[in-house]
Amino acid sequence: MNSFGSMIRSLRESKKLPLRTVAAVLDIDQAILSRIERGERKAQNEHVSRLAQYFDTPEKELMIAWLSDKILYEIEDQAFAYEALIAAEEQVKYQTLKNNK
Amino acid sequence: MNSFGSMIRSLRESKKLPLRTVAAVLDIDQAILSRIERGERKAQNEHVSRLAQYFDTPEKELMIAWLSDKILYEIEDQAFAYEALIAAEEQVKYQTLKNNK
DNA sequence: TATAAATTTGCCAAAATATGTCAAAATAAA
DNA sequence: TTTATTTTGACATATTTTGGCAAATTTATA
Repeated sequence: MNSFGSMIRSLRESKKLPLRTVAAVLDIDQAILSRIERGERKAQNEHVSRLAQYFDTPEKELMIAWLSDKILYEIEDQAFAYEALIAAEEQVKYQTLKNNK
Repeated sequence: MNSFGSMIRSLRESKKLPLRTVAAVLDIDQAILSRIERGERKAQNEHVSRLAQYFDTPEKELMIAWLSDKILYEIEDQAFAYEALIAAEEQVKYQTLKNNK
């Protein structure tokens, strides 16, 4: 249920790389990368772009997955999660409009 | 830009109550309530329902505003905030379907 | 204006989270 | 079954959150 973790895990596995190698790229312990891939830990913002670079994959996709996981983590088990998302969406839409003026 | 804070501030002001009184209801310092109303602090989950009760206003509305603020706080300044919201929305939709089976 | 009431702010302490390390256990691959 | 890889648990450390308090500021009222 965490899209970012699965994404980077399959990227890693498709290149047959051990955790150790990718963890070194991110400069973190492999134990942490293991947990990130399985959704037990959240990656840091900088990790996302570094991984996109390293795996030569569009940063936008990874970033959206990572952000979306963060959002879901905040609202999980909440009765009005969906309504809150819609409300937040409206705000962002409005903000975007305002900024482009 | 924080809907929850403005909502409870106008609820309080419409009853002409000082921070002190409402803060006592929540069992927190009035300084904290002041910051919550101005969006400098996040209220706790239990505060939302207690305020709904106290002001005799629909909990759902307050809860959505509170949750939505939380979400926006997480994704503010992010380039793909909107896309992430859409992605999260899909997840929630899917989850809801699954749970109702 | 002077006083009182209400609100905001800065600073500190405690609690809660997040983040990282290390080594052993478990699992998978050779 | 040996070796490599991954997962897990137990801790330590750093960071963030949360709240209390008192002083400063603002607002309302006599």
